[in-house]
Amino acid sequence: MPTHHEALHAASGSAAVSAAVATLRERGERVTAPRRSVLGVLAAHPDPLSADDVATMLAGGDVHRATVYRTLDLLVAAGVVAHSRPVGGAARYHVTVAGTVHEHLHGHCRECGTIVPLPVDAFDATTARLRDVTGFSLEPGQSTLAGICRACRGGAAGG
Amino acid sequence: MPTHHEALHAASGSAAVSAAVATLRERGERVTAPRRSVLGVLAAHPDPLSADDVATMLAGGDVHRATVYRTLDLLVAAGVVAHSRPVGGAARYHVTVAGTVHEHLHGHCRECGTIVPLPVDAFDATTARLRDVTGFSLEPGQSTLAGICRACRGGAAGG
DNA sequence: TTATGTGCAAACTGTTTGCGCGAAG
DNA sequence: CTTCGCGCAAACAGTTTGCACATAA
Repeated sequence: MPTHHEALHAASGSAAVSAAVATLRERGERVTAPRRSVLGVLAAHPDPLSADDVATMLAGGDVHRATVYRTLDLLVAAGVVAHSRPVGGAARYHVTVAGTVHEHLHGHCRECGTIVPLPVDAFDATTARLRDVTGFSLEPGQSTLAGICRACRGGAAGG
Repeated sequence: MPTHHEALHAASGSAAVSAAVATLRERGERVTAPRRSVLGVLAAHPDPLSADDVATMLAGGDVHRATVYRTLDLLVAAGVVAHSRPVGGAARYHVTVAGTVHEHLHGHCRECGTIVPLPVDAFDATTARLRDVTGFSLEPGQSTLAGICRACRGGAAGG
């Protein structure tokens, strides 16, 4: 549970936040202090955070939990934030603004909960095939990719 | 919300239930009336059911909700039932016993919530590649595969 | 008989909502 | 000035848990 208030402060002016803010304005959404704060927290952390994580990091009287949820929802709708749903817990959010280098997916280990970075292009063929065969347009970035990480598979033969 | 108590009763003796029961015995788990009932309900319905759906169908004084959750958990652990987590709702369960009809995955439409049957083999290449490159063993059956169904895409070009 | 599952009700986590004030545009 | 977001607290859905009793093996 990192508490980089300083790193957060520095990141608040990051390119990712600026880009996200610009997107909000384009959509006619208001740019408020809480929204900037949430964006700042997300931009300052590489790994996906839960709404509670964000709320806790801003717990210094800054932003109320309900507002964090509302804001996160808004940011997802605006397309500047993506969310995934781990099997046993709360939804996790992370910035997805163009310009950020986060072009990877997140595999969730069913056993230890670790998040494994996955290459996006690995799903290209599958997505295309599914769309062709079933008409369903799979969005790996919006999916919860569950499985077992290398460490948890140990040396045992995986399924 | 179907209430096929009769169909359920008939399905309770299905091959899927028998196979599941056998698996439970092999694992040293007790085979109780509630477990048979839950299994029967799942076996009688092709589409994934939520724990609440199951509990409601057995609400005639049969099985308590808490027991449904515990049982569902046990069945998943035993490997005879799989579960998926729709983005905005409760977990859904369905039998996966070998011998049951052809195995398929479930695509969740982000817009209308429809569940689209997806061919399992479409993920084979992706799963193999991911395991090779990242060590992460993807389990499509345990993942929530989000996307947009054909109807919701309309005729428009998807991403 | 003995270990384990069950019903019950309440706790629990994660998330949403109605309200009135305050702030963005 | 007007519209919309915010903090607040309570509601809310889904799921889990401790206990005493019933029951499968």
